[in-house]
Amino acid sequence: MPELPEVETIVRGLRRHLSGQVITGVDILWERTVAAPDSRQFAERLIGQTVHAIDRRGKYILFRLTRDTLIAHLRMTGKFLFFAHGDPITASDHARVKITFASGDQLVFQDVRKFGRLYLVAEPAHILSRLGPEPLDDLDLGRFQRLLRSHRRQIKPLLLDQHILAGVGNIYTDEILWAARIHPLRRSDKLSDREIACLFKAMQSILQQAITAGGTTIRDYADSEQRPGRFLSQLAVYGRSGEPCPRCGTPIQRMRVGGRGTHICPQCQPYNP
DNA sequence: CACAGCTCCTGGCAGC
DNA sequence: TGCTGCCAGGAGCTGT
Repeated sequence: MPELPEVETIVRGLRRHLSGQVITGVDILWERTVAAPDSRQFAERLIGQTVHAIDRRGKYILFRLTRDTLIAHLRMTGKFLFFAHGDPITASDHARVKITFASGDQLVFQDVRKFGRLYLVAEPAHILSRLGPEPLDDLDLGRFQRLLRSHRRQIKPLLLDQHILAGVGNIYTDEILWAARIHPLRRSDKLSDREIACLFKAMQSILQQAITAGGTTIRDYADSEQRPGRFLSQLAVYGRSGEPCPRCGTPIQRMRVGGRGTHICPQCQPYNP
């Protein structure tokens, strides 16, 4: 499940390969992957446009083209696979959209579970304006504190809410809360100044470390060159229920918070509302 | 406003 | 071995 560090890693790879390339062909293999406009217009409008830049906003990938912006959300299993001209095309039968460039290079959007979406828009703000701030770029401690205290919600679902904060998903939320020793059900407006400072520091350092490691590969995440992330071994709690807490040795517990699988150390993250 | 539950999807796995 | 059926989850949506 690509989150901010994985998407950032993917964007950096795509940037190296696609900057300056001209789109000459678009092949849509699964219609619903294209969210907007309709698939015929999507393909027609893309052809002839040049990739000028590639950016990230939250978990969205933004391809800045000549006239439009191609926006991609990978959701659970979406991947961009890059094939240089002449490379054997190893994409599986889960390819949903193929984009061909004048160079002969090819970009394949592959997505087993078909949740991923592509949008071609003239004005990206329609999609992006609903996103909260970037945790690594737009926030300081003061703003983060105001953000948490302006809602009365369980801290984990709040951190996962992309309208509040853009880019943090289920894996890193569990890691961040463990690092800050905060129980996922704690109310956001009842955290102390010290706890919020700790949470802020944990969030920035974990996201940054994960980017440095090229993200986390749980099942099948890989970057555009099909390399897995190296952060898995640094996960303290996610996917480790029953294993000892790296800090105190207490077995990691799995629970459900806001409908999501959640991993905590019951010793380090006590729940006292 | 907060939040539970539903939807979309498929591969992987537990259970028999 | 081979089947069934449940589960994972990001985000938008509805209902309470």
